[in-house]
Amino acid sequence: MKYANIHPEYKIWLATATGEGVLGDGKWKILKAIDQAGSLAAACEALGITYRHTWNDLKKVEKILGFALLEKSRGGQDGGHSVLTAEGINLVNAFDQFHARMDTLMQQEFSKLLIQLS
Amino acid sequence: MKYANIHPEYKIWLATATGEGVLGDGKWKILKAIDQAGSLAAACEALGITYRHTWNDLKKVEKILGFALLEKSRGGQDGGHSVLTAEGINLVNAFDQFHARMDTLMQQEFSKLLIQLS
DNA sequence: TGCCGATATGAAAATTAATTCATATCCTAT
DNA sequence: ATAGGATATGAATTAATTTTCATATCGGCA
Repeated sequence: MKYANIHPEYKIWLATATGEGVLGDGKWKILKAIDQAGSLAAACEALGITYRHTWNDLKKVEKILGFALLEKSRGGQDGGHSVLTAEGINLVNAFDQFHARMDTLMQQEFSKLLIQLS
Repeated sequence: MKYANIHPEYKIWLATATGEGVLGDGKWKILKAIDQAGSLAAACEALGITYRHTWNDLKKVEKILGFALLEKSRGGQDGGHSVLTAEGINLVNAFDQFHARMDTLMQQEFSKLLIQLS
C-alpha cells in the first residue's frame, strides 16, 4: 500500500487572542511530570528537558493566565518542591480527557482517510 | 471566566514512522494553490511564501512517499507549469475530507474541554 | 533560433529557538 | 547556624529553521 508507513499526528493547544501559545502538549506533559515527581527540577530530569526552558515556559503561561498552575516553594533540606494548584490539576485532567477522546476519533477518521487513499 | 480570552487551536498532519512530516496544512494549501494557479511559482506568489522553501518541502515529501504529487515541466513560452498527478489529487481530496471531519470533531471536543475548565 | 518565465539548486545571511553556564536566593530540618 | 537542594533569573552560546540571493537549466513557441 502506498501509505503503509504513514500515520496521523495532531497537536492541540490553547492560545490567546493574539495567537500566543498558552498550553500545549509540552506544558501538559511537564505539569503531569511535576505532579508525579514533586518538583520542577526532578520533572525536567525525568523528561530530559532543560530546567531553564521549562521554567520560562511555565512563567509565561502563568503570566498570561493570571493565576498559578504550580505552588512552588524553596528552601528546606530537600531544597524545595512544586505541586499543582487546583487550577493546574483541573487543566491537566481536562487535557487528559481531551487527548483520550481525540486519540480515538483521530484513529477512526484516519482509517477512513487510508481507505480513500488505497 | 478564567479562560475567557483563551481559545483552542490545533493542527493535524500525516507523518512517517520516524515522525517526519509528510502532509500538513502548509503543504496541503500549497498543493491546492498549485492546482488552481497552474504553477509552483504562481502558487507561492499567491500564498506569499517563498519558492525555495516550498520547493524543498515538496521534494522531500515526494522522496518519502516514493511517488510524485506534481507533474512539473519547464520550458515553453510560459516558462513551465505544474499540475497535480492523480495521486496528488487523490491525496488532496482525501485530506480535504479528513480535515473537514476533524474540524467538526475537534470543535466538539474543544467545547467539552472548555466546559471542564470553566 | 533566440526569448521568456518557470523549474531546479547551492550557498550565505538572517531570524528564531533551544541549550548551556553561571549565580543568587530561599528556608527548613538537622 | 548551616548545609543542601530546589527555585529563580540573566547572559552567552549553540542549534535549528527560514529567507534571501544568485544562478543554471529547460524547451515550446513566435
